[in-house]
Amino acid sequence: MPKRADFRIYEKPGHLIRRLQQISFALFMEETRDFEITPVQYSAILAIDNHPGIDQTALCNIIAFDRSTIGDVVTRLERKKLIKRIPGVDDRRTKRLYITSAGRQLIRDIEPAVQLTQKRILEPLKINERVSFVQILKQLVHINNEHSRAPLRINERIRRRLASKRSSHASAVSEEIISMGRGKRKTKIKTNRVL
Amino acid sequence: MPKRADFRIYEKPGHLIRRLQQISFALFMEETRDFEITPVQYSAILAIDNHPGIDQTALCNIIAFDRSTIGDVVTRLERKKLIKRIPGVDDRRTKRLYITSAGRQLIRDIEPAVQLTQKRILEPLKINERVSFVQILKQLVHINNEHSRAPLRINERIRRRLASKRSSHASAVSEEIISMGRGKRKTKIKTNRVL
DNA sequence: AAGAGATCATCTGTATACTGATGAAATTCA
DNA sequence: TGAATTTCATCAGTATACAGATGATCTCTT
Repeated sequence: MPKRADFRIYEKPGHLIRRLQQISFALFMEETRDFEITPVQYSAILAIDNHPGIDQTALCNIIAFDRSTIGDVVTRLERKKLIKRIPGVDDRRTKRLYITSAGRQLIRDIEPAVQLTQKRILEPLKINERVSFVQILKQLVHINNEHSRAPLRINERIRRRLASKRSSHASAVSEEIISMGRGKRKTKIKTNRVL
Repeated sequence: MPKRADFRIYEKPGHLIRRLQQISFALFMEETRDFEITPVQYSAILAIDNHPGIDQTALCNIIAFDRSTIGDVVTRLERKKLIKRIPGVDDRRTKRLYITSAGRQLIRDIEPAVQLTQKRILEPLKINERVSFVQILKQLVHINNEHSRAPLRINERIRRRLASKRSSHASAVSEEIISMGRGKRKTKIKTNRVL
């Protein structure tokens, strides 16, 4: 059996967080098996539904993805006909993302399974523990935000060219479109270090 | 800026856990930069140090790794001369893992950085919150254990052949050697489902 | 002892991530 | 306006993960 020394690992937040992520992923995949979609793909399509015409980088900023990974993710969603990718007209570097009706259908159909997944993750806890655990998670993620390569960025820098120029997709593009830079990040990662 | 609908994602434990894992990984990599090692590699080498002569599957069971990934991990550790991999004599299917003196040195040297990493992860929390957060993590991971593909297995089934047969590495092989099957798992994953 | 079944390491294929780099295009600034 | 800088999507390389399969080997049952 494992030595007592092993238990030192079992107490480390880093190790526990890695395992919880594995469990959370497995539960999601199990509950949503019929839909053949991953947690990351699900987050992405939800955000695309909320922000029609969003570009890939802005999408990354909203759901805290890595820019060099998102390309593959949206390619898979596109292959499954859940989204469309259309080259930007006003900014020809971008690809704008739109949900399809199949995508909307999936979001509707998968909802109960997603709810159940979230419930199952927290199931071992007492009711009041569930609430405070999620609160603490939010706090940790919020304050440590800048520490990952793919921090959440909601610095609402609404694209100005949309306010002035006319987009050929204007009718389809809601006012929700956002585009945010990667922020200043002059100081690299060391920023929030206080201890 | 993100729509209100986005906040629904930001509240979901699954999403928060994924982000916390990214943050935790980034902090580890930052603090231990000089050692060129990943969290997973670190866990592995620690366990190998605690269990000289352990085989790869048993190692997976101790640190909750996936069996089809561990091969690459130990290959990397071996390439860095931190461990040795020796074909099992009593069981010729296995590869037994031993730490090297360079590996032991690394474990000693890296310790302060690892401690600091764990501290930094929890830094945003108040002292009492840190304790209860880790407690809750342990509880979640423990009870949901079977739900991931790589559950922790500490079913101490000490290899019997070691008790009877003589291993040519007997002197190097401590009594700590463990080997555990993947358990019954007749019922697949659905087991602990209660809700 | 022999056949059935289990286990070990590994493999193929897929999916996330992170590092660091690049070309094309847009923005900023002198 | 034109040059410097930034940003977008992407790429190459590396590292975890998971699903499902395989060959070699071991154990169990009879």
